[in-house]
Amino acid sequence: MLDSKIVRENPEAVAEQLVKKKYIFPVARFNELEALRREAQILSENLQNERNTRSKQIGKAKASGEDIQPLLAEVQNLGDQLDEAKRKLGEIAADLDNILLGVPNLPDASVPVGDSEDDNVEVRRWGTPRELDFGPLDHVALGESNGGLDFETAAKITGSRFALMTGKMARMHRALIQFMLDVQTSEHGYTEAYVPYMVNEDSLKGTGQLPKFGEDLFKVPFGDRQFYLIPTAEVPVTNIVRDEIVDAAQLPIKYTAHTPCFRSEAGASGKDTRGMIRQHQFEKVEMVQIVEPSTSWDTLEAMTQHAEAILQKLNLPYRVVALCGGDLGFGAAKTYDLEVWLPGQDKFREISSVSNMTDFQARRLKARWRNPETGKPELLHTLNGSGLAIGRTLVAVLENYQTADGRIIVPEALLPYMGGVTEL
RNA sequence: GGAGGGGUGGCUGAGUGGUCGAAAGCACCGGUCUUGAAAACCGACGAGUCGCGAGGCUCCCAGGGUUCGAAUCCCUGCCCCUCCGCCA
Repeated sequence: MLDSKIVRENPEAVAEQLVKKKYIFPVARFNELEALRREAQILSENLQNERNTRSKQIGKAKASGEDIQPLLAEVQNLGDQLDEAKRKLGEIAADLDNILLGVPNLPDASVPVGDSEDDNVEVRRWGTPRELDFGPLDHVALGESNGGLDFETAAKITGSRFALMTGKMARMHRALIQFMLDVQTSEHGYTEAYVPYMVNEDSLKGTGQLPKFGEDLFKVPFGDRQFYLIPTAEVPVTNIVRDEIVDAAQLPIKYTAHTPCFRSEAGASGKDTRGMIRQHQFEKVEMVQIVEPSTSWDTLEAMTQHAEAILQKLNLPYRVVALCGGDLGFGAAKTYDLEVWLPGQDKFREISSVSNMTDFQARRLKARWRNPETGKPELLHTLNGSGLAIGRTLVAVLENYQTADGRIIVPEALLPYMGGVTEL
């Protein structure tokens, strides 16, 4: 959520910045509602003030043994007037809230202009794709010939967009998780977290998935309530600081967590239907940092490098791109994507996304720190990034480490986790 | 699943339906003292929001209700604790 004060003071400027993000902010509607709100709020608060004053008078009169009947008569209609004023204000406030909850974060000035992923800007490249003197297979074909990766059986068990892994394949999948967690905790200073895989509505509102993107989530009815399967560990981990005022000495807070992620992929029918690129259920090692605002931009760069470190250790060629405004997520002020080279597809594919959400989530979460300089609670900045997506990393390993005769060589960095297995 | 007890400021913890946004303690902050620190003492000290301002409004888990007036009474929900039962 944006700062309503800033929006109120200069709605045109806000609207202009949001153009970059392909979002049309309803300035006229907002101004109109804002004027109504102001009027209704002043009326309502004046009535409340009057009620409070009168009630105190009655209290005093009663204490000194006076007759309070005349006083009671005076306040007779006040209650109804107040109810009506509050009802009106509530309606207007709800409308305003609806608008504000649906407004995306403002993009940073450094975010490239553009409509789609085609307009993203490459920042740097690392590694050189291997020269494969044979026609490289994609991971689906490799999984089939090699065994261990089976989409058909998964479809029988559940449906499309699920995967079944067995044997060495499953082991390497697990090895990737362990490897990534170890790197992030022991080399980059993150604290490992185990979190719930189902969350409540408040948590999803806090990180911005609700109210706008409910159709992307799997819902789990529970009694007369509803839980949701997490679409990313960002949700439970970032919500650790919801409604908290953290001590300056505790910052930065750095968590990494491995979780499954569940996405309905509602808007993606027909996209990436082959293989493990886009699944309803996938594993991810996530990094989350909660920082004081002045450091969040440096943190974004550092976290991007924390994700890059994984690819470098696995010796997988990749590039870093800065997302353009049109491709930027709802809550992000700026995002770097890591795209890994996939020989089987002959292109770079997204494998990690690292974002600075600035105070956008913090405002929704009421996540604050006590600034020693002011002594006041102030909003934190939140960042998150994949470090990395496991399924897609497995795909990258399969395709980059394949041999002419269809074997997969286990990357050196994974050997300690493979229990003696050196190839698939 | 059954029976009880609770949810109050950063933390602990008082609170009779009426100057209670809330005692007290701790922590934090400022000061005195000190070469410096500690201790002691003094002072300040919840959050949000509206208003140009004076100042107002809201918040004692959440949502309803009773009342002129609710932290306090009633209902519902959520969460925590204790005991019993069941259980990976």
